[in-house]
Amino acid sequence: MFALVDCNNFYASCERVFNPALRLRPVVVLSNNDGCIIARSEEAKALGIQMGMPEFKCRPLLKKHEVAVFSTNFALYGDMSTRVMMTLADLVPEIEVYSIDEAFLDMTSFARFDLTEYARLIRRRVRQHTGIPVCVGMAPTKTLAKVANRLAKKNPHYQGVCLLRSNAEIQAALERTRVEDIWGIGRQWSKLLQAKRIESAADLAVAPAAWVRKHLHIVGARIQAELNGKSCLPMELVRPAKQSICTSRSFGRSVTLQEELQEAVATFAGKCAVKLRKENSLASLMTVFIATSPFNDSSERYWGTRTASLPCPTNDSLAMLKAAQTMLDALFRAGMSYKKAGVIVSGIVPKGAYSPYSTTLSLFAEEDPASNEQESKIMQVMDAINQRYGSGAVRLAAENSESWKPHQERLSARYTTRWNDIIEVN
DNA sequence: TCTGGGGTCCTAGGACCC
DNA sequence: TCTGGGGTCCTAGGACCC
Repeated sequence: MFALVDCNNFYASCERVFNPALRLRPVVVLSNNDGCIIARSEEAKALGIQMGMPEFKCRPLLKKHEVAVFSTNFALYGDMSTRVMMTLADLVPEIEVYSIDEAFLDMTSFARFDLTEYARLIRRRVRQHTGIPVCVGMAPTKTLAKVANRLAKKNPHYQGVCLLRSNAEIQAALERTRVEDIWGIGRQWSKLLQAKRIESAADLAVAPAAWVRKHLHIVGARIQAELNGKSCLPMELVRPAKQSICTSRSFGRSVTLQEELQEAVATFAGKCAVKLRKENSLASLMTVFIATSPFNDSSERYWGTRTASLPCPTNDSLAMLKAAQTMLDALFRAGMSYKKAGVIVSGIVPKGAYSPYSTTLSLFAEEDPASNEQESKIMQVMDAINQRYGSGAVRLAAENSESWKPHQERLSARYTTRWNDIIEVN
């Protein structure tokens, strides 16, 4: 038996926890650069504000209804997420943190309890410890637990907890779920299914298995099996190491100068290096991309990307920055108005697995592997200082965000991670 | 004028190995 | 005249997730 705990309107709820006056107002949270709506309170949804809508397009509506609008405050949401997950882990030891606002719990060993009662306790406890409202869906497979959670969210009479156990309960739930609302069925597959008159989850459950396997591949076949109560997706208690790490941003204004782009790309490479070190991993490949606005006329559009292998697997900021600069030089085209850039690292190996003596060395690497030792110590010191005094306390000189800094005009305080932010509020 | 960021998995085809 | 079987790795493209 799986439970899926999902926070309600997570980002909007985080803003409300520290600003109780917002409980009476619709709340929305914007994407980076204050671009699109990415979270809405129930009241905001009721006003017809769509997910992913550009903010400038619904500005009149936001104003008319005095909607509270926030820039994305990832420091706050990330920390609140950790608190929610810690509370859950105290109540159910087998937990898979699935996303920033969701976790699967293995309820198998709770079979002798009243599951619905226990789920209510989970809700109360999370609310009490963090202020975040959650819903709980429970069923014999992860996909069905997702279905159950959705029902708990949509129908107030469940009071936030929906358990699907008997065949009759499961069948009724499947009939009330459209294919596009099933976990793993996106836009394209919905279209395909609807063309085949497969409209509800109940329809998909009984669709010809060979057809599903052929058109929706192994992924779709698993979804179908899960809808039929056959569990194919086990709990993943340990998060696997990341296979790729990406840092990218849209710019607050158009950037035309190569030097400004260099500062942006250096900053992203530096951030990728920090993320790699946090994972205790090394990257062997790096991709750099720069892009104009996709909304430009095609004559003014450019999407440049380049991938190169690093001289040897590394998480050293200096080495990564150097590689990124070289790639940017090859990509840069003068006369374009750039709106976005990013750095992606891949070919990731755990740090312990790599040693210059056990791995093939680059024929062309300029440095002797022994010199990496010292650089690695510099990075350790940098990370320690930034940990203690806040990220950005020390950085490489090439990292600079003055020219391209994204808009963040409605940022709330980092209530749970920065003393200074709280002092300013009071 | 203004339009997000960060991931995963699967498939198919080509190049290569013994 | 007859010309196999079993693999891996890489890439691009397409789908999906939050």
